[in-house]
Amino acid sequence: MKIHLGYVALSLTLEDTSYSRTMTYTSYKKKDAEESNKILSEKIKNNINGLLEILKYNYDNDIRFFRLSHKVIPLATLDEVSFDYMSPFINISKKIGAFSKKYNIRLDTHPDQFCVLNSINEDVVKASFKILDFNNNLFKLFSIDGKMVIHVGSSVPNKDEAIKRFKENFKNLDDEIKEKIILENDDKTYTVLEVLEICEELKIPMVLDYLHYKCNNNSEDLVSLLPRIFATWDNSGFVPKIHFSTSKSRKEKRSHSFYINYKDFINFLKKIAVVDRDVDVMLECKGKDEALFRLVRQLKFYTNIKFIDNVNFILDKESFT
DNA sequence: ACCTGTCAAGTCTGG
DNA sequence: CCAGACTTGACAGGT
Repeated sequence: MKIHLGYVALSLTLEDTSYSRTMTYTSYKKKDAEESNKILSEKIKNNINGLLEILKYNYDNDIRFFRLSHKVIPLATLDEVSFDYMSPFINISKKIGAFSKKYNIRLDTHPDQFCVLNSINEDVVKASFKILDFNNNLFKLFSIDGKMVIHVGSSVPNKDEAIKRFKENFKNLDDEIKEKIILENDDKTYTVLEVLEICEELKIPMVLDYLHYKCNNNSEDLVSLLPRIFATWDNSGFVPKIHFSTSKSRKEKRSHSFYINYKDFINFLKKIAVVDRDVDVMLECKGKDEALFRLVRQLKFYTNIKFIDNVNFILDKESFT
């Protein structure tokens, strides 16, 4: 089975090539709309060019899997700010899609905590629709074929009712958006099995988050659930995606550490190796690409894993002998 | 040049 | 019922 490694949002190596230079609403308000829009537009252009730089850097290092930060376009989902974030940027944005298509780079997004599709507050649900619409527009703008990861969300007043709300609201989304949503188990509320059952019913691919599984489970046996989790990706056109991270410390279990603990990672690989199937693994840690490269060095030193290139590898029977 | 509080937004817990 | 935690990178404003 082939494993591709990816990382999240920004490169520590290219520290000056940020593509998430933002503009706060507070500063937007301080000037008149015309001037603010001009500043905003400049930032967006710089961000899109910066994003292309990072994708090139990733490709140069054999990294073919990356999470886009939605901060590439600031203020896009705020009702108080209205501007066309698509057509002025189409020309430079097309390069993103052309590049990732040419080199087979997988790009995903992850709407943040404010996207709560099953909130009891109708305004929050409305805002969540807008956030999902924006993420869909990002894919369109860059002409890339990607997915957006979200969580089930709220558990008010109890999980049963909250899951019911999730399903109802999901059904009201545009088909185009439904096809792009993938669902992840979280670290406090919804466990692997609970998310899996929703995914199976609604035919949504499931993202397994390994650290969240360790923080939040009902003693579910992960290995026995893996075939079902991976099966949710059948017919999606993508290989299953997994999030992997390491706790910062025993006390701060849910916080991400700077580096990946390679022993944890090897244990995890042994678990997923049981299901012989290609997987893309996204590393979530503060060390970003630096942590990815360090993990690769450790895998090369401590295992017999066969690397296809600088970063990606084949997992088989001989990997750990 | 560097440091600290703030940022548009939600949910949950605990006092 | 409300304040604070959660969590995150970058801005904004002060020294």
